[in-house]
This record gives sequence, C-alpha cells and structure tokens, in this order.
Amino acid sequence: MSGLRAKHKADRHQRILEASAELFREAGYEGSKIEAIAAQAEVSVGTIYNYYQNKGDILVAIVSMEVNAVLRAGRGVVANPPTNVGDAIDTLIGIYVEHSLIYLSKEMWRQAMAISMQQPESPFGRTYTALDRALTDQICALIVRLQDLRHVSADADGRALGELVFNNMNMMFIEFVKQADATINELRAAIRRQNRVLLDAISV
Amino acid sequence: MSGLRAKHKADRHQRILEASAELFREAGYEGSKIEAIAAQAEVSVGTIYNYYQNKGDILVAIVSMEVNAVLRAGRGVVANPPTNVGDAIDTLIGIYVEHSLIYLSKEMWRQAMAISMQQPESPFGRTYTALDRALTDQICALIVRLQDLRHVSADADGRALGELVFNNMNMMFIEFVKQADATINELRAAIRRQNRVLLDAISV
DNA sequence: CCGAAAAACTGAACCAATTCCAAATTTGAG
DNA sequence: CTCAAATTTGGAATTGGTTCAGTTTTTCGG
Repeated sequence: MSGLRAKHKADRHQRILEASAELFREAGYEGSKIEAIAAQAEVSVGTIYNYYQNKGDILVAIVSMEVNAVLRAGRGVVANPPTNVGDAIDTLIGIYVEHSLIYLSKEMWRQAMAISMQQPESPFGRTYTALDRALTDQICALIVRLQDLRHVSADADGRALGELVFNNMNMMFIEFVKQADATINELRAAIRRQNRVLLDAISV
Repeated sequence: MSGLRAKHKADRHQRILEASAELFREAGYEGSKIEAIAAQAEVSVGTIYNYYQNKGDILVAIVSMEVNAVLRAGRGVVANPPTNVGDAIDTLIGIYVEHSLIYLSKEMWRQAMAISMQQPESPFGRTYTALDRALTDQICALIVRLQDLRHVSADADGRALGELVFNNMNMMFIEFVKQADATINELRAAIRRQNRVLLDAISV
C-alpha cells in the first residue's frame, strides 16, 4: 500500500477517533449515534465500519490509549518503589485510579467493560482482557521487585499476591464506576483498608 | 387484585420465565428473539413487556433464582464450618462455583454481568448488585463465625478480609465465564492458590 | 497518460428490540 | 347479568446498530 492511500487511512482513523472521543464525553456512549460520529468525522457510516468492527471497537481504542498511558506511568513506581510495602502498592494503585477519569467517564468505563464481557472473543474483548492482564503483571512485577529489595518476604507467592491485589482493586473499581456518586478518595480508602489485611502477611 | 387475576398473572410470569430459560440455554441469550420467547410462552410480545421491562430483566430473574439457591446452600456452611480455615472458605466457594453452570450457561452469566454494568440504576442492575452484596456478606459472616470459633485471629479485619476473598473470587469467575474452555476445577485451584496467601495472615 | 483491478466509500436497506395503540377479552362488583 | 376496569393482543411504527450492493477513488503496469 503506498502513499496517498496510507495517508487517507491514517487521517480517517484519527478523525473517527477524535469525533468519537468528543461525542462520547459530551453525549455519552449510548447517546452518541453512529450517524452523528460519521457526520462529525466527515465520513459515511459505512466507512466507520471499514475501520472498526463495531461501535464498541471504537471505545476500546480510546480505553486502550488510556490504559497504556497508565501502564507507562506505573513503570516508574516498579523501577523505584517506596520502601514501605503498603506505600508502594498504594502508590501504584493511586496512579491507576487517579488517572481513570481524566479522559474517560464512568459511563465509558462501564460500557467498555460490558462489551468486553459480552464479546470476549472479539478483537475488542481480547484487547481489553490483555490490558487487564498487563495491569496484573505490573502489580506482580512490583511485588517481585519488593521481594528482591527484601521488603517482602521471599517465600510469599508473589504471583498469587499480585493477582489478589489486582482482582480486588478491579472489582472495587467496577463498583466505583457503577455508583454515580462514589469518589476516587473513597475508593482508595476502601482499597487501602482491604490491602492492610494482606500487608501483615507479607511484610518483612 | 383477587383470585383468578392474580393466578393468571403468576402463571404468565412462570410461563415467560420457563420459556426464556429454555430458549436461552438452547439458542443463547442473543440468539433468543423476543418473538420466539413470546411464541414459546404462548403470550404476545406486548405482554412480555407488561411483565418485564426488557429482555435483560428476564435474564436477571433467572440469575436471581440461581444465586438465591446458592445463598441458601451457603448458609449451612456458615452455620457449621469446617474447622480448618482454608477448608471452610474453599467449601463455601465450592458451593458457589459448582452450582454456577447448572442452570445458567457461561454466556448467560456474561450477559447478565454486562447488563448490570450498563444499567446499574435499573431494577436489573440494582438486583444484581444486591446479589453480589449478599454473597460478600455471606463470606464475611463465615469469617466472623470462624473468629468466634477461634479459628481466625480475632484482631483481623473480618469485613475487609471477606471483601477481599469475594472480590478475588468474583473477578476470577468473570475471567472463567469469558474463557470458553476454562473448567471449574481450574478455577477452584487458582482461587485456592490465591487464598493461601491470605491464610497465613489470619490462621490462629 | 490510460485503463483495468484493487481498495475504499457510500447510503439505503435490514434486523431485532422496544414502544405504541386501538380493538378484543377477561375479571370482579353490584 | 351487565358494566366498568384491567389486561391482553397483535400489528404497525420507531429506533439505532450493522450489512451490503453499487459507485468512486487510488494504484500501477504498459
């Protein structure tokens, strides 16, 4: 594929993405009709379906960008964690949840999760699952790092621990986006309390 | 409202529910058209919408019955738990997951969860959230019971611990229903491994 | 520069859930 | 038995995501 065609393709991808992101935030995911996205992006409805399998696919592209940004930010913590185990985990989780509503609304998160559940085998579903997996891996990496630094007992099952921490956080996050009036601070406090149970088991 | 009318109402509710359960299992949730349900239940489409707000509402009614059955079964374990803490939790979780696919398919679970996420404020969403809550409470009750019996240290945060166990199990269950080829035994083994981390922290 | 062939675009048609409505039926009270 | 209220019926209209057949654009060998 050469010049012009590739350029058009990139342009249109971008236009569709920008139009969608804008509309999703303004009118919500359900409130954004495909026709409206098409009009805003100055392409036809059919073209959108050339670029994305379905409406949900557009959403996942946006969610992916967000989660990848968070994963990058998390790397710093893993490389250089606070020496206190509780603080280390809390810092990483803080990065995740504090960023969560900057580009995405609660409704967008809910829709994204719902679609990944309905269609786990679709490209969308796979991508979303892969993102969850990457977050889990990052938490596990942090714990292994803390074990290397002798802040966590070496005979703890790092993988299991990381999964436990991630799964709990993720479930709490799900409840958070389901409740319109829940705040990020409440969420973090609740997770902190839950994690405290674990810390006793593993701190050196 | 007296006799006959109430009876008919109950009959129709029942017929719609049975027809739906059968079709959902045979053809899947998405594959079951409302018209087909109506035909099977021998009522008109309009009548279905008299009894249930939407298709998802029917599904939650079925899921509710299932979860309530599981909650009843769980009460026995809470009343009379195995003395070993790991066994106690494992037994309760065993009841939950072993029953999960008897009346519901993985697809039905996925749809139910997805809908509860998309519409957390709808009657459906509220009911589903309440069921999750009831399961959490039951796990917490088990742990408090074990504390009373001196099998779990009295100064552990029972509520936080129960939430952690439930949230982890629930997340693992979500992954389980997303993967077509995941087995219940694999699921239980994975959860057992994760819970082991916790047991060290709290066993007396 | 020309004329296929491939790729991409378009928007009207399709499908299934949901809503709406007027007519028919059933029920319960008097 | 009769009437009024409640409920059911089924078909038409609506809605919004998705598909598809036909058209336009882009590419590329000669």
